[in-house]
Amino acid sequence: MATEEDLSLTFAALADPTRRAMLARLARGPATVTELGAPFGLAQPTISKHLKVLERAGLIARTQKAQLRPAMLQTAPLVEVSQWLDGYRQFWEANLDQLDFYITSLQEAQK
Amino acid sequence: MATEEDLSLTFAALADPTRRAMLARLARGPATVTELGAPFGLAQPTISKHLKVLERAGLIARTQKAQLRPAMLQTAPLVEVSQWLDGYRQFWEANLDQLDFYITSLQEAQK
DNA sequence: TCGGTATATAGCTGATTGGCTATATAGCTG
DNA sequence: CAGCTATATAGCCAATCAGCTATATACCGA
Repeated sequence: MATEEDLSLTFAALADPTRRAMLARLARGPATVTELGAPFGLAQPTISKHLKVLERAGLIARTQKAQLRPAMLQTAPLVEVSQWLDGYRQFWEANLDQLDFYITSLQEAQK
Repeated sequence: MATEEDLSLTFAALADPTRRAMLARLARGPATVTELGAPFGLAQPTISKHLKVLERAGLIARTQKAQLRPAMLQTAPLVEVSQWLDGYRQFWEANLDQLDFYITSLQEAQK
């Protein structure tokens, strides 16, 4: 089960577009730091910092291969997010949005 | 469709445990600022600030009823998150985790 | 062993964040 | 209208963040 702290770390890691783009890249397979950084005009230490955030959230794992330290996607935290979302899914899947409720009740009241 | 900016705002809003607890409360129905703040030992302006973050992310909508300004859950950003997650779901639903891939390939290599 | 390549760490900066107190605004209610 | 209640705004602070440059570390290959 995800602790609140886990979820906070995961959501915070996902809040940055650069990091989400990195995850998207990793969805196509493992990649090195240099490969991951290439699409962005960012300095190498900045990339390493982003990777550390992703790693701390458990969203990536790293291996060692000579001086390369490829990263690969880890889905456990995404599963936690998905499970967290499940608690709210009912609100949109049945169009039972709070706003819908509100508007409907207003319309009812007018009759 | 969710812009990157939308997703960033949403994930950032969800990264705070106080705000997630507020959403959980709102899942049970609309609530006023005072009601939302009650469970936490936080000052009232702090609660208002959290609500503003949630509102900016589109996760809540507010109405006016005398001096009360109740908030209610808005699920649109959660739907965006869910759709974003869909892009990764294949990686865990079929146990096709990158780590699984890696371990399996190591084991294969040892034979 | 030396030079090059890949990555990490240290340390700086400006912006943002989550908390606070003090104060303003707005709407009831007596 | 006076005072109470609910909420918002302003402004402060310490911590965190995303970026940078400079430098260290680690490994390979000639």
